[in-house]
Formats: sequence, structure tokens, C-alpha cells
Amino acid sequence: MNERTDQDDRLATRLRAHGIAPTRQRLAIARVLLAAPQHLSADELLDRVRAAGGRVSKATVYNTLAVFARKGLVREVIVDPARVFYDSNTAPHHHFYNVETGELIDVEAPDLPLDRLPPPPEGTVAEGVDLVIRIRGAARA
Amino acid sequence: MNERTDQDDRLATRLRAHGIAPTRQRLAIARVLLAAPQHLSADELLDRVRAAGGRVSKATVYNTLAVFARKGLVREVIVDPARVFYDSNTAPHHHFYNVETGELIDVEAPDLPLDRLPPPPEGTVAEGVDLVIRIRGAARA
DNA sequence: TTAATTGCAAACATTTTGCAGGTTC
DNA sequence: GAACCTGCAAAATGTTTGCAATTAA
Repeated sequence: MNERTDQDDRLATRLRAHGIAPTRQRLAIARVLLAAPQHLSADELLDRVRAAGGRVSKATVYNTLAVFARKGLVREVIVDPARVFYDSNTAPHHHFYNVETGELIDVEAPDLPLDRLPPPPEGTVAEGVDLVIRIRGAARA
Repeated sequence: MNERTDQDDRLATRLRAHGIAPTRQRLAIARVLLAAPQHLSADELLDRVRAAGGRVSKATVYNTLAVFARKGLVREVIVDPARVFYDSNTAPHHHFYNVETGELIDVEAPDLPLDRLPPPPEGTVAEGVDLVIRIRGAARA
């Protein structure tokens, strides 16, 4: 059981580094969500955490995701009115969103010359840039 | 009452040009939404249509907005998980979204060199590009 | 021990749906 | 008169909230 403990230690450290107290539930959620770059909705995440043996309530998943997002550990992706996606890839990048399948695909940011964006209106500050390319079709391999 | 009739005729023509049958309710909705470039949610639109004397049900507003969007008469803007905005400006452009006030502001598209976007994955076709600059702060004049 | 976190169920808000009645061409 | 449109109310969905019990530091 040392591997798992080591990994959890790393995760706990990472949470603390973001000012998040590493509780049992938050670790269970982080273990799933931060395992790899991916896009999950709250409900999907709840399913996966439970499938992995985690005991978490729905409310806690929503709470936790909001905390993670606020602390910059994950990124909210708003592309579908039906649900919010949480992206464990916090590096600057953009997305393809398949409106037919609901699939989200990362796009490398460097491809895009977004360095000279228009300046925000007076009195406001830019907080982030979201670029979404909506696509459709079956992305068969 | 000729002015209003003339304007309605123009709107009706515009709807027909998009393959939309110009019913009483759709005209009432179009009159409000297409009067100027603006961003309205379904509920806001319902209020305004009724304030203007239009008799429309909530269901019809949702139906109509979906039809307008599908036919390209308006554009859906997904920036807030809580509600969909409908943008009567169909020219290519982007948005500032004030996460504090919920305000949407148009950004001229030409400012952005989005001509060389990454190609969509095989088997899919790009349908549109949404660029949102999230801002915060009170945009006082 | 003191504040923070969790879980449950009820509450919410927006949007969708079923279907009867109207309207349009 | 056949197809389309509308309205109402009920349902569906994802998310939030209130509050008592639990846990973390």
C-alpha cells in the first residue's frame, strides 16, 4: 500500500499548495480527476470516484469542484448549457467541442496568436480567455 | 399604424428568408430581439415581449429561440451555466463576459487573427468559433 | 476545541415535453 | 384538411442550500 500512500501524499501536498485542506473526500476526487488531463462533469466524476471505491456525496463533489476551480487546481469549461466540465489541464489551451457527441478535445494554445487581444473595458480586468471551436461529425479513428 | 406594419412586413420577409413561418408570436419575439444588436436570455426576452404587449407563452419563447438559432437568425452564446444568451448580432464577432455582472459585450472579430485555426479532427467539420474573454470589475463609464 | 467539511434531502432555476386546441396555407 | 404552431402544466436536469453530524488541525 505504499504506492497509493505516496501518491496521496503528493496529491495532499498539491492541494495544500493551493490552499485546500486535503480531506478524505477531496483526495478521492483529486485522485480521479487529477490522474490525467481530462474533462469531466460533476456527475461523471461522482460515478468514477464511487466506482473507484470512494465514498462521497453529490453535494461534496459539487462543493469540491467549485473549490478546486476557485483555487486554480482545475478549470471550468462552459460549452454546454446542460453541464459544466472540469478540465484537469490547467496549462493555457483551447478546445474542440463536438456538439454531436459532447466530446471535448484539447487544442494546444501556442497555435493561436492570442497575445494581442483587445483590451478589456475600463474598470475591468481580464480573467481568462476561452476559445472553443464547435465541431460536428463522428470522429472515427 | 403603418410604420409598425411596414416594419413587421420587413421582419416577416426576413423570417421567411430564413425558412421560418412568420407567426404572430414569432413576429412579436423578433420585434424585440432583432430590434438591435443585443444579448438576451429566454426569460428576459419573455418579459420584454410581454412588456411590449406581446402574448406569448414561455414554451413558445424557448421553441422560437431554438428555431431562430437553428436557422441562423440569432446566435446562441454559452458563457454562463445558468442560462443561454441569444445574440441578435450574427456577424462574426466575439465577447467579453463580465463574470460579476453577467454582462455580455461584443468584440469586433477583425481584431483577432483567427484565420489559421487548427484543423478539426478527421471526420468532423468546424461549425463555429466562440471566443470569450472573461472579465471582472465594475465597468463604470 | 474550534473551525471547516460532509451528507442528506429538499429546494431551485432553467429548459423540455406531452398533448389538446388553434392557426395557416 | 394536413401540417405546423401555441399554451399550459407537469416533468426533467443539473446545481445549490440548510442544517445536523463528522472530521481536521
